[in-house]
Amino acid sequence: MTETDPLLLQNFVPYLLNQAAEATSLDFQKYYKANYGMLRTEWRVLFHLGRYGSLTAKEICSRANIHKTKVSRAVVALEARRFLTRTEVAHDRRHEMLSLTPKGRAAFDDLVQEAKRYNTRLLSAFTEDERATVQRFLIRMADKA
Amino acid sequence: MTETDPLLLQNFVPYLLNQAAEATSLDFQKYYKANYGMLRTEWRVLFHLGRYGSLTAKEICSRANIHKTKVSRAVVALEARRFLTRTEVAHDRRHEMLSLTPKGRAAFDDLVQEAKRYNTRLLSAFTEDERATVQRFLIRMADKA
DNA sequence: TGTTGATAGTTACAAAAGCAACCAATAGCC
DNA sequence: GGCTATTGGTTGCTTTTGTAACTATCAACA
Repeated sequence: MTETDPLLLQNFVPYLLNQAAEATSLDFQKYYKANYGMLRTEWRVLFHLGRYGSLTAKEICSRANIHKTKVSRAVVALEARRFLTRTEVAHDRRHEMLSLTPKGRAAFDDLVQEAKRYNTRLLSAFTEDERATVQRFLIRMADKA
Repeated sequence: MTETDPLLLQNFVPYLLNQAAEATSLDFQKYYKANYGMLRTEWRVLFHLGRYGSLTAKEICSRANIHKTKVSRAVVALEARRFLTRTEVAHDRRHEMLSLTPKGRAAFDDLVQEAKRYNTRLLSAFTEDERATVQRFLIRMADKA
């Protein structure tokens, strides 16, 4: 991945990232779409609640880097299908605590298992060192592009 | 990036790829959007024509992994703004050869310069070895997720 | 030829994302 | 207290994407 001419798509980082992201996301999406009828944002919201406990919508926004309208709609959808519940916060009625229902928890547990399997498969051809390099790279790209 | 529990988002490849792809794409998009009013698909189509010469829409689809409806719409938009022209192919009137106009070529040249600068910046903190690892990784993810 | 099947590309409609305006509740400050 | 600004979240509208059906052209083989 040198910077010498001419620019090939194979060397252009945003392009490579997009191709890779799209391919893997679509692949994994098949699973949660088929089994839980979830959209990508919904799976992400579910994941955050499952992994980090009860959160407000705002906290999910900042942690997951998702716009509040997308989170709002995902929450509506997840609530409608009984994956999560909202509870008002006494001292500030603008907030709502979001938490998984048992059904949501079960879905989360299952999806995490599948995610791990999938992840392992994706990484199987790389050494621990290479994985570390890749992870560092991706985190840096995401951070400040 | 080990596979041991619990699954953290920092370890989940599709998530990392998405964050990185979105951040870098949006960043670069600012440039071609501001300067040429182009959408991402339009920039990609323009790039292919600039880099590989005249192509049919079909060829762009398969090379770039973009659905034909997206390409079709991008071509309409690029043609309307005089970045490319279509010419019928004599022996098979189903095809149309797409080629850049001088204006399209100029935009391509400029965008490639910018893309190179941007790419170089993205890669600046990594050694040649690390870049090779990352590239291999991304190509594999894109290929067979 | 003529019927059937594939291929290049477009169009029409539905799903999803992006953006801005909008409520309602709270905080800060006079 | 009362005015203004801020914050959490929702709604409505526009843009973009995804999907499927459609047109037109060509190929193949009876």
